[in-house]
Amino acid sequence: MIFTSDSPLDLKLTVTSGQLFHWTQISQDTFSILNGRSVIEVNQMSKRKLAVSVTGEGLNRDQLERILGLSVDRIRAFARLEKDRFLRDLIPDYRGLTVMAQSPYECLISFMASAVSNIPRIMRNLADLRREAGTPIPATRVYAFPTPSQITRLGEEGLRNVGLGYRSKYIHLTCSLMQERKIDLDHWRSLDDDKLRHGLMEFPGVGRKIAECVMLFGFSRPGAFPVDVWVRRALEHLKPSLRTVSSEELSDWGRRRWEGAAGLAQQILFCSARKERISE
DNA sequence: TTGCAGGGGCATC
DNA sequence: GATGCCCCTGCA
Repeated sequence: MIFTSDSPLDLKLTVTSGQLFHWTQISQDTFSILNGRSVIEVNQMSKRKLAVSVTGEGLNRDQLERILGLSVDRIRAFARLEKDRFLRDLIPDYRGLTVMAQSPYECLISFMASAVSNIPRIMRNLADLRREAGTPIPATRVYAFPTPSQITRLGEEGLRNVGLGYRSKYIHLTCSLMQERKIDLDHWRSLDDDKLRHGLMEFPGVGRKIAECVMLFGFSRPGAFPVDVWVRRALEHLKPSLRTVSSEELSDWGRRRWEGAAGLAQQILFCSARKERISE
């Protein structure tokens, strides 16, 4: 299936930007992305053109557009950010960035695994977790992300053996809770942002930062603004007076400033801070 | 070799 | 609201 975007799209930049953990690079311009029980192989054909094939569970065109982040008005979002004095100089390098969509549950557990870690380690831990506890997806060599009951069965010790460290307790507790109360995060899609954030933060091990990540990458809430050390550094670099502001207040600040483009702004700030390796 | 920071959250004060 | 701890890795 061929997808043509109305604005430039940089597949590699987007996939490697830290928003996704369940992927492998097949070749220079081709990535294999796990999403639920589907394995999506995406090839960048040209600046605005992607070739996509799906194995495992099938996905229709609309679903793929949503997953790949092509169904949002990126032209409008970038137009807004271009006018911002903090972001305008960064935009040219990141015009190809988009925010993809993941399963809310898988996104929640994945970002719980990311706390005080680093991307290579997170990806290794999660790949090991899938292999240890997940179900193989037929006709692929990929294991699906384990369900809450599969993780509960693996147990806290099993999670520790995967290398998840102190995060194991939280992930185990959260999965037990979801099982006990038969929680299906897909049913939370109708909640407004404040109720959704509040609900997510009820899970043990989920604070503001992870809740905002799940809102942005799992629930496609464009106004979510996760603040981690990199985003903080980027913001402090742009506006030194923000140095004394707490991370939660920065999250509110980003949302107020960029509204429906806050999530995209966060991705741009995150990527630029990491690229420049801003250290303080 | 050691020290430290890496996409946090929580209990305790 | 500040501080220490949680657990493990990669890197200087």
